[in-house]
Amino acid sequence: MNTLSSRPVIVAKPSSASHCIECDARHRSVCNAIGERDLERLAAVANPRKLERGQVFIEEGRPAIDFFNITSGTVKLYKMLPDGRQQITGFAGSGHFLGLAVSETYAFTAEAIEPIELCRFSRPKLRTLLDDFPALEKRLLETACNELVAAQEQMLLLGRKTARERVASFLATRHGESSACGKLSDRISLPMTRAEIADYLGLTIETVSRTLTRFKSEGKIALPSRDEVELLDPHWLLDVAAGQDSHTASFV
Amino acid sequence: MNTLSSRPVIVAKPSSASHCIECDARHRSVCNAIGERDLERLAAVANPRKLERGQVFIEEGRPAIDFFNITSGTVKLYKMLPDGRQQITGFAGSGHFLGLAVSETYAFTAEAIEPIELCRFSRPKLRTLLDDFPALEKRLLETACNELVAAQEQMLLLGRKTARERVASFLATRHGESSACGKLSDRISLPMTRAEIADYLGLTIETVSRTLTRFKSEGKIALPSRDEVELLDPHWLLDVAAGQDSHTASFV
DNA sequence: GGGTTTCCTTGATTCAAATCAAATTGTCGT
DNA sequence: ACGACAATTTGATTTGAATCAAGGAAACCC
Repeated sequence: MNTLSSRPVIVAKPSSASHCIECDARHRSVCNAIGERDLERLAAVANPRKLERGQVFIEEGRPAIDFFNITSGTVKLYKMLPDGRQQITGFAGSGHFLGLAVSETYAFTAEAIEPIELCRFSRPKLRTLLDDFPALEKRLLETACNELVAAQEQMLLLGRKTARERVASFLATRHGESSACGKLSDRISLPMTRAEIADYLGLTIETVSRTLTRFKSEGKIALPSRDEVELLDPHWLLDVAAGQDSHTASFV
Repeated sequence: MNTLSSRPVIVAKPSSASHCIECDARHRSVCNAIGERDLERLAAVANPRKLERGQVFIEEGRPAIDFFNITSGTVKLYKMLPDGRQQITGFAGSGHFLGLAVSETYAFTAEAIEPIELCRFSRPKLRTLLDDFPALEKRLLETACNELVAAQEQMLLLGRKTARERVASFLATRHGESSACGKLSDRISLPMTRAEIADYLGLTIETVSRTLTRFKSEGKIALPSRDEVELLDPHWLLDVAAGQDSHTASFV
């Protein structure tokens, strides 16, 4: 739980016009609201960095002074209760924009779950950028709406789905997202640990593990390695995720 | 579960410049982004209506063609699973803006839980309005961010809090919101049924009822009527809501 | 104003997932 | 290749909330 201040981060190559042009994340990020001609302006205020697993760059309750755009790797966003109970509210990958807050303080903590790269924007500089590129603000509103829809879906999961349905939903969503990003494979990667999956789904490590094992023994998935899952029956998984299981273990 | 089409709604007084000026909800709604001089323009595209308890005006999965602004009363927003399990993702009161969606279809259902008044905006008309009043778009982004923060808080509740903590959080939040709206009383009103509270907190009716009874027998609240709660110890309630209960029933 | 319906409360019992407790596997540094 | 540690799986037991099952209290409607 080391913050930026407690451990110096490795700063990537100094700000240059090229890093925005070459940025892997640009095509799926809000940055694509800015035309190629103006990328220099974006690059001038973007502050690229690299972080390792475990590094915290947004901390719940701290003053919200910076905004971030993940350009590679995955981070987890979470909230905690004083006794240590944790709820991961989402995972954010390449292209994701973070830190948007009306309030003066961050509402959640953000931590790298694998080595990542990100761009930092200071509040006043982003403000200027938003004023100069109204399209950027529209894109931000769009992404906020999409996140709201995802949050509602997650509330349904946390409030009303069984452990089985939660794990199926998780796999199905991961599958959907990765295939939206081009990969048409039925093999999905899980950069997060079982503990992180559990904290995301409102379950315990044991329940997540048992449920995956169960899916495997039912022949619905394969677990070739710790961080990979192969979906042997994606359609069945979608049904379970939607709460339409032909009852826990059907008698076919 | 009657939709707008299935039962005709009572249309309020015809669109006139005055209804926006006199609107109770204006000071807390996104509409306050529009100056008093331009209210006529707003009134021209706003379509006021009255709805009764139980009427659905946004339905999950249906084409997202309209936007709504609640001007009086309370609505519930929910998602459902095919077998009838329901998760209420939020309650929206006067001033709340609804229906914002990037997608072509609504992601949730909205239903009046008491007689309400609202303003309807068609998608193209709202688009024009947004283009003419950039401040409106900024306000929408702000409210979306606030809702995102609330959604994350609710995920923490649904994923990690006990029944006791959930009910305490619900009462504490209601109290906080009503006092933000002026009322400094420790008496809060609950326009929703126990079933709706349960569907909001991811619990059953029985658990909500038992928990409230328990708080009452512990001397922390009073239940003067079915839809009113008096907080006798607001500070204690906040502690329980935050997960810092001095253990379920302390031995004082 | 009496009967019906709906909502709420209370009690007994069950159950899904949590907790407690090892055993196993995988990873990393040396 | 070898320990040491961390992550995961698996098993036994407990438990908080769900479910099942009545009662009671408002609100609603002829």
